Amino acid sequence: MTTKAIELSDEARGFLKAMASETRQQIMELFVGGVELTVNEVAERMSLAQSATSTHLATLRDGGVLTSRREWKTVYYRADPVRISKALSDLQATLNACCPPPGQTSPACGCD
Amino acid sequence: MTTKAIELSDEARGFLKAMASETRQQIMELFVGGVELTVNEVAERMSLAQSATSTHLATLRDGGVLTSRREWKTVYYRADPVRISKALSDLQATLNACCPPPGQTSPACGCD
DNA sequence: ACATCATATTGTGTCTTCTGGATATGACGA
DNA sequence: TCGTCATATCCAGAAGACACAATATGATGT
Repeated sequence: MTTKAIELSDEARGFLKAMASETRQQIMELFVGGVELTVNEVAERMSLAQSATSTHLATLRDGGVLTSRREWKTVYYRADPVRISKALSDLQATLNACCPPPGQTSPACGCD
Repeated sequence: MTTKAIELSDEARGFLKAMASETRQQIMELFVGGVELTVNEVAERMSLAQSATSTHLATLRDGGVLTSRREWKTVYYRADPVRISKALSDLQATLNACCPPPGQTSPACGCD
């Protein structure tokens, strides 16, 4: 292929946008270990209103960082390892094409 | 040690914040291949005002994505592979601790 | 000292995002 | 059907980000 992965993939863009907020970064820390949490649990631990929490979780889901599972009334959110890995490797691939770390030569661009 | 790298490093945080803007993502694409660019060059190619460009480049530098080199009057910006790699691997380490991809078992958390 | 060039900073208006209160949806239990 | 529970959506106001014009800084050349 002649074209390089110069532009960020949609996954990477969504990931960056979702993770850009400090509040959402803190929210993500609650999901460490694959824990499942409900909206209300996150709201309580973050001292956030239920509406704000719901919005943030939706943003993180849209950004590919969280998945949601509905069980009767309650919705359980948890981290989405597969899509996170995808976004991260896309990011890494693009940025490596942009500026390979020293010692690593990227044939895709004329960095050297 | 029992506690893990749960919180995002400052490098990772700065990186996310800097790269969250669509405009700055596009700016980064100009630096593909390790190219050095001045503020005015970036402003011209992005059709942005000089002041806005200067601010964006400063944000990217503060976020650890760009470095600047001053030569007489002009300042040359270029990608900073070392710090980018650092931020990315921090990100990856933290998120893997949070939610290891399937097939990869993280002893640090009880995800399974 | 003065004019010039490249960049940084300041000020202002605009637009988006964040947040909480109120309301709507959807599903259960009595 | 009515009341509740959990979540989502709508609607303000407050806070922050982004853009440009104008000005400041800092170094060079005459």
